[in-house]
Amino acid sequence: MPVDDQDGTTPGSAWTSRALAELTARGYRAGEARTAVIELLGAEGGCLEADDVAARLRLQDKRAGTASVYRALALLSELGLLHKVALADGPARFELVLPDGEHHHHIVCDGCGRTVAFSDPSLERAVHAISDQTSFLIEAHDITLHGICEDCQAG
Amino acid sequence: MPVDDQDGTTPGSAWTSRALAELTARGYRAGEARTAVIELLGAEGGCLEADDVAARLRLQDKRAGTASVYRALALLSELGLLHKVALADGPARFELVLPDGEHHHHIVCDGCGRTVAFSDPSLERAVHAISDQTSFLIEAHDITLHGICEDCQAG
DNA sequence: AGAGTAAATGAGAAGGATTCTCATTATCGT
DNA sequence: ACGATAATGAGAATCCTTCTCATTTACTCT
Repeated sequence: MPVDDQDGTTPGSAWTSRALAELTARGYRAGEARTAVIELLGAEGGCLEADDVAARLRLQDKRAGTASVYRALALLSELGLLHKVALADGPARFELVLPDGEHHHHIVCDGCGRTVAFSDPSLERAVHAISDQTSFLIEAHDITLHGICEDCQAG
Repeated sequence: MPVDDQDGTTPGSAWTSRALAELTARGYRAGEARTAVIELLGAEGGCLEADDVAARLRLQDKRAGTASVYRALALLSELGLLHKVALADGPARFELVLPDGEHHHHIVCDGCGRTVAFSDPSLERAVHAISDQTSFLIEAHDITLHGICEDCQAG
């Protein structure tokens, strides 16, 4: 089991606790499907499609209807606990939103569809500078780079 | 009729000519539906959904089957004449790719769904800096900011 | 100009992802 | 424990997009 900090918890398990607490605080109930989704996401660390979530829960014999999975993901996104990432093709994926604000973006290979994450402070600074210039109240940003990965360049 | 430069053409009509020429040069035929899509996009200046394109062609009595519209849009994107923009919700939209490389990104209001365009040189610089650091051959990037527009902040 | 060939088209079916409906079940405050 | 009501899940429905395939069309070569 991966250990990432001093008290033996992973960022994911911390996220799970925080998400459950947040829902309770807001008056939502800890239903079986919703709780299962939250625990799974914390354990997996995010970057899952709705279908992945449903499939993995089925493997654990935690039946959770498709609708409930989608509902849970939508609610968590709405509350700012998840970030929905919609790439040009295929289903949306969901990333954990961590309290330290750490987040990343994606580079997608248009050849094979492989996705890798990256983060870049100067890119973040540029985005924040724009936030200050617009009349919109900017709350989030999606950045996806498209290109050809090393393997596809070779082949 | 809007006039944007010295010879009385719009960027859109220039795009139309370029697109038609490019297709011919690559051995594609100027079929009726494809040509109609290209002319419409040039006239409208982009930022259309597949369905918008189909609907507007219908208004002009230029029948073009749904499949042909999608095929035309996909081909133009593949050839680098259009840029497909997939936002988190709803259908993809298509922007003209202009030869001077000018392009913009979008801010979406999560309240009302309204979208506005912006462009920012320092953001572009940051993206290009990343391109130099990765093993991917970066060919494009999508950037979407999410926030609340002035109207929705007030209401 | 006319014929031949392969590309382009369009109607409709199919597909995939997501949302909706609504009867049933489970949660939480009292 | 009880009751109000939120959450659930099966399946239908919806939306966007792609596929299939018979027909039409555009371009090339005489």
